[in-house]
Amino acid sequence: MEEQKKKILLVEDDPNFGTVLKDYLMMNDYDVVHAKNGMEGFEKFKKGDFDLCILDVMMPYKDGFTLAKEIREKNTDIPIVFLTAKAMKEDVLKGYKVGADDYLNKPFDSEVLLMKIKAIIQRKATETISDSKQFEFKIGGFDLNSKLRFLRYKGGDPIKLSPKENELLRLLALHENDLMPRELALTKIWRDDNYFTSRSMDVYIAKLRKYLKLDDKVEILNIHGEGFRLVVN
Amino acid sequence: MEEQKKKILLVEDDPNFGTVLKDYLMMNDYDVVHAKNGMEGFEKFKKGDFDLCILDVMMPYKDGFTLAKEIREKNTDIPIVFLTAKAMKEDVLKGYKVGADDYLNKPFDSEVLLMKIKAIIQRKATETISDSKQFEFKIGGFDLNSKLRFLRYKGGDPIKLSPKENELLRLLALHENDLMPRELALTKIWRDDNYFTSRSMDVYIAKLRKYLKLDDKVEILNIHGEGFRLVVN
DNA sequence: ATATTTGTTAATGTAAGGTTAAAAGTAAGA
DNA sequence: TCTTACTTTTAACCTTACATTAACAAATAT
Repeated sequence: MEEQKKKILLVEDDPNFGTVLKDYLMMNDYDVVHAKNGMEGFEKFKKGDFDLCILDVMMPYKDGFTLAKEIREKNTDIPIVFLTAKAMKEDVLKGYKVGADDYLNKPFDSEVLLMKIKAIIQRKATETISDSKQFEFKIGGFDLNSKLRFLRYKGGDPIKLSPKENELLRLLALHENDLMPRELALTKIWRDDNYFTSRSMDVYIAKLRKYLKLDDKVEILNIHGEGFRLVVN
Repeated sequence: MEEQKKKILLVEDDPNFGTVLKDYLMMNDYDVVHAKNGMEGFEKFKKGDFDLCILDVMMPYKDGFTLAKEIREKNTDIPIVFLTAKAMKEDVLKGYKVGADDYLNKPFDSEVLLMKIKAIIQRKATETISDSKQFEFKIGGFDLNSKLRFLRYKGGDPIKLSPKENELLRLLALHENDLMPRELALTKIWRDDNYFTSRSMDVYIAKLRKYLKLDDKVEILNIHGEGFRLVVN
């Protein structure tokens, strides 16, 4: 399974410093989106699904604190780190008041920043484990537990599913009896829609069909050119 | 309902500074225990049930880092803040490696310290509700006492567990029959998620499996790419 | 009919996990 | 201080799991 890079939103108006910092973070295996001001920062924040925000305090139009407040309204949990040139006590206090997780005075050491980022993201990672998406499905005589990745027929021995099998069956189950568009699975699971990923998906459909043979009331139908349909009679 | 004061362990060898800081914190509604050196700090830590530790780095006999490591062996969750006179980068990095939550260079502003304490304790308050106080488990025919670090099968001779064995088994037990994500163990126990810590974890899984062989109803299953599952049949 | 899409099986390459042993690091006793 | 016992990390090697690609057959659309 592919390692998922952590996503960082960096809002910094100084183009030189911002670019350098972005490159440095990307070199260290983070996925970085760089916004040049508070306004743009908020727009990008709404679109992306970030693990951490790094905000410059002093920016034209919308300063870091204001932006932080807006971000907090949308998301109470996401860690925020402020960058600031001046080491003003009032600023530090203000930062903590809007829920900062940390604070760095420029110029700061890049290794220290890296450590802080790591510490903060790890902290959050341990909290946010039990996010309750939908993990359990009944499909005819089958039970699908997509957190533990197994499929069981009528209380028999569980069939272990590979990550792709699991995700694909889960998507089909979410659309039970309805069309599950090819494109949806490809973009959600394979993150790319091309000839090869499409062939790959067909291979997985074949595998799922083999498993589902146990119950002849359950089948995966193809809708030519559209996608697949998990039907339960 | 009566509001419970948060308990802080302050380890600081400078008697003047230590006393002033202690008084300041107590004035701000914290319950503070002041230890004058690392040794005393560890003794007091074992006795009290603290919400936060503030450790001076430079102390005679036992420095703050060593003390932090000892504290971490007893408790992986408790927040630690370091105080230091010198703003050495190496020290900061070392601090984060032993799992510091924050870092303050003397002289620091007392209001800033207060804010940080507040932020850190609040952070922990949200995560540490259910699992941190659980130290005794029944796992099939086994009893795990993870405070005393031993595992006993059907009242037989206790098997002594090393700190890592113990923490890992405890995490698995907390998630009994459910997924215990690799990432969780690595970040909580090893404080880093990389190739080597991951391999190290596998070694410990092997050790635990050897212990658990005594009861063939208990086993640790792998979920490829996700983590492990302690199952009791 | 013939191009396109889908079905299925097999082959291949890579990543993850299992196991054991050696090396390195620590703690405590002699 | 040296020794010994013990914990943890690093390394090596092996096995298993998975995803992709290829190849070819079958179905479907134009």
